[in-house]
Amino acid sequence: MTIKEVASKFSLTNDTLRYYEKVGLIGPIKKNKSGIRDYQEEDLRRIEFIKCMRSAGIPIEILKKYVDLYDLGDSTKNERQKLLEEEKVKLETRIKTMQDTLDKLNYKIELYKTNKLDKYL
Amino acid sequence: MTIKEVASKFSLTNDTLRYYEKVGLIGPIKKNKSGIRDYQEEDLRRIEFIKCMRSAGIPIEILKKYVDLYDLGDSTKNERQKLLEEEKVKLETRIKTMQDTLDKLNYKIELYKTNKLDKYL
DNA sequence: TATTGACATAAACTATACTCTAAGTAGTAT
DNA sequence: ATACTACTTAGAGTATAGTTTATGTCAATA
Repeated sequence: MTIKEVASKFSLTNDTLRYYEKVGLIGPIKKNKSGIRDYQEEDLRRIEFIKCMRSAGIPIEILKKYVDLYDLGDSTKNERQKLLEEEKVKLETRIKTMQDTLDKLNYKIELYKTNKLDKYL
Repeated sequence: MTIKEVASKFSLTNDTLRYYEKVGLIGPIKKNKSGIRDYQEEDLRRIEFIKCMRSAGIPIEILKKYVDLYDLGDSTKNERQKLLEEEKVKLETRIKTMQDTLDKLNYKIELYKTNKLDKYL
């Protein structure tokens, strides 16, 4: 699978895919004799995971740590699990924060709708 | 109220407060004869709002647009309401994305817990 | 053969949101 | 009077995550 096809499949850009490879999140991707990338099934699974995690704002640095542990093999399973559990907690916290903001936003919108605004921003 | 007190009250830094003022999100803050900032009630309300929205990731540029509209007076009420409603939708979308990621994270953690991982990242 | 288009690389650039530094002043403590 | 601390400013620097640019190669088409 070419970089273009992969980029299209995951709604990423070619640049982002090469960037992810450069920082070691994926790959190194297999290349043909002309030096053109040929993404394998395994690569696609990684990219899907990375994309999902990134879309929730999990930093590249953390994901890098995770894939590095993965590549070290079975002995790192506990450490990987711990990492995921930590990110889970952080993510829950962020979701709660955003939900609170959403609630305030809804309240404010209600005030606008009912014309009850006075001297508040 | 001094910048230090305000920063402490909202868990921001002095630098961030001055930065928000520089980009026009708040202020201009009243200053005493020595040029020291003295935050007023109205300023605090704005800062609380800004802090809340920022904590949910709403960009400064959008917030700036909102406070600018606010400062233009009542004639901008509809526009402000529309802006808030748009941000509400974006925020809901982001929360959903993050919730999906959280679900996947939980699923993955389950796999770790039950030792059912095989060749997946 | 000449050109075109997609790919490649390294490195510079951008966007967003701060954060820090340098240099200076005002008010207080010794 | 001197030192110390907290504040001030303008402007430079940092962090994160890409994105763009310059330059080059290769395969296929005109």
